[in-house]
Amino acid sequence: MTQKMNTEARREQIAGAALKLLAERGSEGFNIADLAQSVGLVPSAIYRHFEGREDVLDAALSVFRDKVYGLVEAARREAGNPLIALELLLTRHARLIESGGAVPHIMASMSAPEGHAARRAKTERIFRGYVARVEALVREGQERGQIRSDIDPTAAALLFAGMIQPAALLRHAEGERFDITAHAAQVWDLFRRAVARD
Amino acid sequence: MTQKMNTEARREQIAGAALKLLAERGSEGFNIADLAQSVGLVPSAIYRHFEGREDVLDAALSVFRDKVYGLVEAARREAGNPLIALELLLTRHARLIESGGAVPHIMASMSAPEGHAARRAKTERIFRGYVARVEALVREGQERGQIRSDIDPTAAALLFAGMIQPAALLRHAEGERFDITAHAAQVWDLFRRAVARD
DNA sequence: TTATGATGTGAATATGGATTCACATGGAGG
DNA sequence: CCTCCATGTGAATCCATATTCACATCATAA
Repeated sequence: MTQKMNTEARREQIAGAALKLLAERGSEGFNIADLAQSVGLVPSAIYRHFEGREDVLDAALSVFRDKVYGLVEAARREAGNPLIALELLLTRHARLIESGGAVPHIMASMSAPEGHAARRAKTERIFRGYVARVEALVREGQERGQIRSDIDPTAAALLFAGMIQPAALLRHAEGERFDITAHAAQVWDLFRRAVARD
Repeated sequence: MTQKMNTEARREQIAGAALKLLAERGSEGFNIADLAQSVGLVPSAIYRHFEGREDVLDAALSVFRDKVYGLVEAARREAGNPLIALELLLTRHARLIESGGAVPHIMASMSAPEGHAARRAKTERIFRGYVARVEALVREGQERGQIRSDIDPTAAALLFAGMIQPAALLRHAEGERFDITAHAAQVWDLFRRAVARD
């Protein structure tokens, strides 16, 4: 029998594994059997730790949220100023996608109008939170005079949020041939030119 | 009994209805029963015109492709120059989203790594085709001197493609409160500043 | 007008996946 | 060292959908 673990540790392990599967296959392709297998359990065992499928997805979303918000905060902390923070953030998103983290896929897949209303609502909340954080960076950039002040921070934040999304799609389609990191650098130039003061 | 139709007309009708459902609910929520109902048929009747679910989705994708490509071509045709064409295209995307056309959702939902490989491949092909068309507009803009020539057309096209996507998400989350058209105008300003020659 | 094949129907059937349940077992506290 | 409960297991069961099938009916063309 698989080693027993206390439920808290198991929950985390399972939620993490679920997020990984979600990134690989989207919510449609996500199923309990594969999830169980990926943590070395039998399907029914999942129900010792979660109410059901939706509960698992909810937990995975929480992990996702912490990861993404953490990315923003780390970028802000490590960069000397908001503009650099944004650039750093973009780079890291790119790297994440490259390594299979598939952030955009998760957002898209989970927020699609299909699933449980609660799940969708949570995804949207997460997205709004993300945008709000980027927006805060933009505002700070404006206060410091790095970013033009006639720009609507929300618009800029949404533009930023959209920068890697299509690239992730292409990356998926073209595989290794498409260099996301290089692409990120190029769109960053564009973004910078759009928002930077002079 | 529901009025009989020859299969070609029925196929088109069904494919169109399928696309609409897809836009509303994503591929996960899409099912034959609802599709049949939406065209006033009984589920089994669908199989008179399609091999099965995947075949329906494939047909819906074709409709989608024609619609989207048509949008690009119409914009190019109606606008005097490539830059205006891009602006027009953006505006129309916004309007489409506003009226429930949910382009980004369809792309995301259909291309998610979940489904049938063939379906995914087709979605990606469609996306690449779209990007290629936008890219062509960018190149033309460069030739005419409207767009800076040191810009990578692919990067610009992908940036463009990503401009409305996040907005669609927000729109979904915040409902009517979020004005996509206004947002489109603002990101357009940003995009223009990023790519336009001086 | 009628015969015929294409379309539509409702009732099975098939299938995949989630969920439940009775039972097994290991590990932490006594 | 024992006990007992949380955790793990495998075999049902349930359920939602896709799909099939035998039968009904309409459209049309000779």
